[in-house]
Amino acid sequence: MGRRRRLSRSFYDRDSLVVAPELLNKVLVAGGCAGRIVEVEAYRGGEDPASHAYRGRTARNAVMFGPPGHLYVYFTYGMHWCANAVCMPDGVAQAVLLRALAPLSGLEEMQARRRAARKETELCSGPARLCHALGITRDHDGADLVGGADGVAVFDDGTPPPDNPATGPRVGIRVAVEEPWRYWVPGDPNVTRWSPMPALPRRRPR
DNA sequence: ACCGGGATGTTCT
DNA sequence: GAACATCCCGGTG
Repeated sequence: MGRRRRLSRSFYDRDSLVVAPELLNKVLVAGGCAGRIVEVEAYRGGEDPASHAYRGRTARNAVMFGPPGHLYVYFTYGMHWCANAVCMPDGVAQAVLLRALAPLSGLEEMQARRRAARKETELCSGPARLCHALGITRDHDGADLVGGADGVAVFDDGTPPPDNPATGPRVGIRVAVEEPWRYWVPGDPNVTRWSPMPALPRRRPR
């Protein structure tokens, strides 16, 4: 593969349905580690009932409404962080959720953070897993992926996106399940395979 | 291997 | 108070 080149601001300044498949095989760098993006999902703001931005701007989703090429990081299920690349111009809230990476470098550090992972393919196979492996937290919400000054960036290392990316429904949502806005690299062993359980009612604290 | 249930806390209704 | 763009673990086969 060639030298690593940062993606330009204009790369992100397009519809998330266009950006999502093009992010496949790009390289995410954070926390002293790097991984090749092999699974993503597009979220389309006001037109998309599954998007955090569907009901308008809040403190949590503010970064989604900002300029393209920044990282939107949110906290979910009481313990997990997930990261998105923000798309479209300032004021339009679209983003691409990063769902799985093929680990490239810093594997020892990933394993140290992800003690539960028993195989290399478990290090970054899931949106919360990859954030944990690369040390991405709320501190990275709003980080500039183009400038890279915040220690997070996406690079093109010369590997093109797949000619025929696999597509299918997005994972873990209850609305707009019919939209095939999940994209992945066919056959990659790091792509998520499980289906999450629906959220269960929480028991009363004793 | 597959499956089911529990964990955890922020956000928004 | 309900929902949540999830993951881990222990049970069973």
